[in-house]
Amino acid sequence: MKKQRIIFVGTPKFSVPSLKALIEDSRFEVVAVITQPDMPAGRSLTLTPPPIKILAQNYGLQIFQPPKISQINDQIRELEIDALVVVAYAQIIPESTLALPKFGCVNVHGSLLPKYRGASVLQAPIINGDEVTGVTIMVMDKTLDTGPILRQAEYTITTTETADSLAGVLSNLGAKILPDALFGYLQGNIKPQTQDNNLANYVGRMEKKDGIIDWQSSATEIERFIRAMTSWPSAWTWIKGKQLKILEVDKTVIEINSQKPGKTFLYNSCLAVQCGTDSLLVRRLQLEGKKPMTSEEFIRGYKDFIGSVLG
RNA sequence: CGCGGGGUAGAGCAGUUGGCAGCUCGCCAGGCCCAUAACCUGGAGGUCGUCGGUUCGAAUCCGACCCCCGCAA
Repeated sequence: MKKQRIIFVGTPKFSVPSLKALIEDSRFEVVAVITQPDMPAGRSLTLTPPPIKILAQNYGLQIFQPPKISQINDQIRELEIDALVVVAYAQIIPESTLALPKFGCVNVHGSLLPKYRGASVLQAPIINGDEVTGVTIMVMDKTLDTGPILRQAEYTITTTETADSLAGVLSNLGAKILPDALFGYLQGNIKPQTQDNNLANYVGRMEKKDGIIDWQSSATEIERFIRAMTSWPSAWTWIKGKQLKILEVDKTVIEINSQKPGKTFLYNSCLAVQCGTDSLLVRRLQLEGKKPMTSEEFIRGYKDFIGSVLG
C-alpha cells in the first residue's frame, strides 16, 4: 500500500513524541520536517537547534527552518504531500500554507477543545482547578485552534500536577492517538466534528511577568497557580528588589487570616505566607542568583526574612 | 565578548580602612527528662573555587581562569 506522505511541523520537546510516532508508523512517510530556526539560548546565547531538528537529523530527514513558513510554500507544494502535521510549532500557519496539502493540516493540541484555545493551554486547566484535561487531534482551519475535531483523549489532573508534568503526559498521549486519527482521517473513516464556539476560551501566550504572584488571591488559587507556572515562567514575587521564585508549597492551606497578604511568618517552624484568604506553607524557593533550596535552608541564611512582606 | 548575582565547615549565610576564620542548622559525645525533633554542656569538621601578583601579613587589594545561578531566549 502506498504510504501517506506527510510533512511534520513542530519545535519543542512537546512535539518530539508525535514525530517519533509518525516516523515509526509504516503507514506514513515523513518526507520533510519544518521547525523554527536555531535560536540563541542559554547564558552565552549559543545558537541552539530545536529538539525536533535534532530528532529529524538522527533520522536523516529533510529539514526546513524558514523564519516564516510561507517562504517555503513552493518547496512544500513540490513534495506533493497528503497532510501537514503540526505540533507546537510556535508560529501561526498562514492560509496560503494550510491550502497546500491534499487533505489539509492536522494539529495536535494540548487540551480538550474547544475549552482552551491559544498558547498556554497546559497552564489554564491547572490554574482553573479543572479535574480533566487532555489532547485534541484536529483539522486546522484559517483561525487558531478552531478547526473540526478528529479525536480526543482525556487525562485526569493530579493534585500535584504541574505544567511540566502535563507537558510530558500530554505529549505522549497525543503521540499515542495521532497516527490512527490521522490515518482514519486521510482514509475518510473519521469525520471531523465541528467545535462549539460557545464553549471556547482563548488563553494567551505566557510571559515572565505572568508568573508574578498576586498575594490577594486565595491560598487555594495561589497553590494551583504555582503548579501551573512550573517550570516556566515560575511563580515569583519581589523581596527587597530581588525576584524570589516560590517553587513549591504545601498543597494543604492553613486557615490563618491574621496577617497582611504577602506577609511571611512562622507556622510550626515552617515558612508561611498570608494570602488573600488563608495562608500557604512554603516548601521550596529560589532567590535570583541562588540555587533552589528548601524554606528551612533559606530562613537559616536570611534571618530578617520572616516578617517581611512579599510582592 | 548579551546583562547581572554568587563560590567561606555537611547545609544556608555573615565577614573589605588587609591583622589569630564567624553565625544558624546538622553531625559526634555527655547531661537533663517518663520522653522528645525541645533544653543544657562539650567536641569534631575550613588548603576561604583555582592559579599567579602586591604585601611583614590576603577570605579581604590586582590579574587570569574554572564552576553555579537569575535575566534573556
